[in-house]
Amino acid sequence: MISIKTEANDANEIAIFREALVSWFRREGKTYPWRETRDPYAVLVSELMLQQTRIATVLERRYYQRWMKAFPGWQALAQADTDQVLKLWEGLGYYNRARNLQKAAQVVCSDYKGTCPSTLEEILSLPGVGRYTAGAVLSFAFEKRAPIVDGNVVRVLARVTAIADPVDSSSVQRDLWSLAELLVPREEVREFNSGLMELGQRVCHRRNPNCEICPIRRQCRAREEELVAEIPRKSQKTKTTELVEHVGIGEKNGHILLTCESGNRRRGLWRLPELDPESAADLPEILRFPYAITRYRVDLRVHRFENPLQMEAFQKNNSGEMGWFRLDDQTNWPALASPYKKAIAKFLEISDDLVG
DNA sequence: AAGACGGGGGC
DNA sequence: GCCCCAGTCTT
Repeated sequence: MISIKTEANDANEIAIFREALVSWFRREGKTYPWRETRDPYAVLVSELMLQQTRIATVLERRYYQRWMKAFPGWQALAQADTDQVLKLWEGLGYYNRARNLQKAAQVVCSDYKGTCPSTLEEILSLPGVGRYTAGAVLSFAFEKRAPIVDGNVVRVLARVTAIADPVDSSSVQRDLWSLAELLVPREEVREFNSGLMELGQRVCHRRNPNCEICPIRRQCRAREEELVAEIPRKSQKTKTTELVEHVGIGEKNGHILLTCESGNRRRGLWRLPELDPESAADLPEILRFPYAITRYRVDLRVHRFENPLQMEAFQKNNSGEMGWFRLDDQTNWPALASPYKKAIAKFLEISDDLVG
C-alpha cells in the first residue's frame, strides 16, 4: 500500500506502483498529437489548451491542430496579431490562457533567444505556467524527473491513499504534490506522468470508477476500505448568482453592430451590444436562452433593433470599441464569446424563416 | 485561503 | 441542475 505520508512508504511498494502504472500505459495509453512530439513549444501549447478543458474538446474541434498550423513555433506566435490569437482560441474559454501563451512566446524569444528554458524555475516564471504545467513541460518535453498533479492525479492519489480530508485544502494539496514527487521515477517519466493522468481520466472516474480493470487496484486503500465513492471529498463550492442580460441585435446595410469586451472577463472578445433594462424594454425580445459563466447563471435576452437609427443611437450613447460586420460573411469576424455567437446564429435562422 | 476566470459534456 | 475538466493568477 501507498501512504500519504511520504516517509512511511517503502521502496518496494513504490517500485510495484511505478511498474504497474507504466506497463498499463504502454499497453493501453492513447496517442494524442501532443504525445507524438517532444517540442517544448508544442507541449506548452497543448498544456495551456488542456487546462480545465477536456481532451475531447481540444481534439474534436481541432484547436491544437489549427493552432500549430497557424503558429508553428515561438517566433510565429510571438509576432502574431493578438486578435488572430484570440480568434483561434474562440470557444475554448479562459481567454487569458491564450494571451499568456503569446506572452510566454515573447519571453522565450526575447529572454531565451527562441529556445525554451529547461529549468523548473525558469519555466515556472513564464506567464500562465504554474506548477502543473511546468512539471508537464519538464517531464514530457525534457524528460526530466518532475511530478505533476492535475484533477485526475488528485483523484487517483486521494483514493490510493484513502485521504478523507477535502482535497482542495492547502495541506492536502501539499501532501499530494509530495507524494507525486516521491512516486515519479527517474526513467520513464513521460509514461509515468501520462499514465497517472490517463488512469484518472479513463478508469478512476469521479463516479463509477472501473476498479476491476485498474492496474493499481491492489495498492488502493479506498478500494480496500470500500471508500471509493466517498473519495475524493471537496469543501463547499461557491454559490451561483442569477443574472439577466439584455443585448441588441439588428441589421444595417447587411451589417451587424458588435462591441469589444474591455473588462477582465472575456477581454478582447467581441459581443452583441449590451442594453440597460430601460432601453431593452423599448425593443421587442426575439430570443432568450440561459448560459453559465464562472459563478453566474445568466438569462440572456436578445432584443431586436427595429431600425438603423436605434443602433446609431446606441453607438452615440456608448463608449468603447465597436464595429460593423458583414452578416453574410463571418470569415473575417473577430473572436466572439460563445453565447453571442450562438445568439447570432439563431437570429440568422429566424431571419431566414421570415424571408423564406 | 478564497475568488475570478469559459464553456461544454456527462450523468 | 450540478459537477468538473491535463489550473493559474489575483486579492
